[in-house]
Amino acid sequence: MTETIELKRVGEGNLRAQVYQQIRLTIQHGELAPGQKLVDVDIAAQLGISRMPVRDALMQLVHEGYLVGTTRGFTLPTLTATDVADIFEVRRLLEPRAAAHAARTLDAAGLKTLAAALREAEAAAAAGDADRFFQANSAFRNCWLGAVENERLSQTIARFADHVLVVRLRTLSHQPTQAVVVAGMRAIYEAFVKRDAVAAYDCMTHFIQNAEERFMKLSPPLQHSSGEGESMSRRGKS
Amino acid sequence: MTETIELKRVGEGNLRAQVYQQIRLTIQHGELAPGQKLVDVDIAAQLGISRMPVRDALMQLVHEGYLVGTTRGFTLPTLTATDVADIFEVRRLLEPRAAAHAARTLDAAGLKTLAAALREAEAAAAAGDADRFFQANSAFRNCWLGAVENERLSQTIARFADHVLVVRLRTLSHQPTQAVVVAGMRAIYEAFVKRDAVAAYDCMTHFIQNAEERFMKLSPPLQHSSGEGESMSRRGKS
DNA sequence: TAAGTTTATAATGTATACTGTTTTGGGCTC
DNA sequence: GAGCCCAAAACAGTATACATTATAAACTTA
Repeated sequence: MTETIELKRVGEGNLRAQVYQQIRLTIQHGELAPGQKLVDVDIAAQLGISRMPVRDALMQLVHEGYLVGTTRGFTLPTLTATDVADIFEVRRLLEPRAAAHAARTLDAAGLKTLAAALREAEAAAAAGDADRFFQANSAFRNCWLGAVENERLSQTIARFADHVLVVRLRTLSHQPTQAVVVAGMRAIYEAFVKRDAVAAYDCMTHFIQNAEERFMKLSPPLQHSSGEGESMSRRGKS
Repeated sequence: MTETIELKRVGEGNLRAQVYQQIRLTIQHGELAPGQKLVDVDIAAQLGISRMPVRDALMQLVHEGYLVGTTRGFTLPTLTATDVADIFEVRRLLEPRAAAHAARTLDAAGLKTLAAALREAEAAAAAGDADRFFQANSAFRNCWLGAVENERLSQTIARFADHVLVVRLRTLSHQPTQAVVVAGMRAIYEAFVKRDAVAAYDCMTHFIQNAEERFMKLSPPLQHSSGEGESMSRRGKS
């Protein structure tokens, strides 16, 4: 029951920042099981520090939507179909524009990184390695997002993309979906190479639409949460 | 120098939530001077509680972009022209769509509230009362945003709108600007009354564009922060 | 007098202890 | 055996004490 996730400190800034970074990376890598609970005192003991920095980090992750806090530890939020639809609506509005920006600002090094991530994704798809495909996908996105100069835009996108990441691990295991995703990535990449902002905008629009459709098709277990859903409810708040 | 802002506890949830709510409202009402610093221990003493809930609330506000934390207290962020432009780019992408949704979902009570806020804004503009105009403007926005069912969308908008609120207080003091804003509000309101989603979308697009133009025109003191701006930098982070 | 360096201080960062509340599990009763 | 009630544990919330750090002030020196 006590599946201890491995956390080690990374030397950057104060303890809270280090712990925050570590836990977020753990979540982003899909290394945190959906039902698993994080308890501040346990993590603190594991890292050899006090509760407070851990607690601060966990609360920050809750505020950013990465976790939900219950009276018995912190866990991943369980997204309803409505939640996923809401997230994708925001992504549909933001990501095409951001991609258009990236088409202008990506430098040679960035394009090279993107090419590598694309090849990695294709190789993973061919090998049927869902986890590798998942990582390549994240690397691809993080790279072009890093080239977007409007940091508020890129950070908002990154956050919402991360929120569906947990569910996406399931979707990306599906073979036909992988093919569609790879095709989308390649189209976006080529638009970037040509520095064609309009094409990047359109390709990204398509990409997001496809991703959402795949989600909705492959996720029947999620109920639709009509009205007062309890999926994202914080502790005692409205 | 020690301008003690008045804070009183409001009975809702735990101490952190109460303090958070209070400070955020203080900021949203423009009652916090730009240079003024908030110190957790001072606020704690004023409220008769310990530092920790106050500290948690302040840190949450930092994470949400309402404040910046230095080693000598928390203050309002000083936005550069680039910051404002970035915020408005996100708002341009999100708000028209949100307004279109509101046109569908606003009920009679909501429309009544909007009408009241609109009248209040017109009266304040006629009286030349900048502060009253500012409040009416916020009430108007909060009302229609509350009707948007996609809470992630509405909350993201609310947060970014709040970030420019501090600067907006200056802009809204300008008489010609008030006239333009009132006209925009009226157009949006009428689109809402007609339940015309397309019109609401277009009016909101216009409204945001106007707001941004006014900002850029009336804010020469803000430098453009080319490259490594220090305006939004957190403490020791990248 | 101005610039550089040291010291003092004011604030956050971290640790530990205590309190309150919810959940879970066990035992009692019907 | 099933349901209710009570008790104990497990956790977050809060309080207080101590450590650390960056800024500002003071002091020295060219």
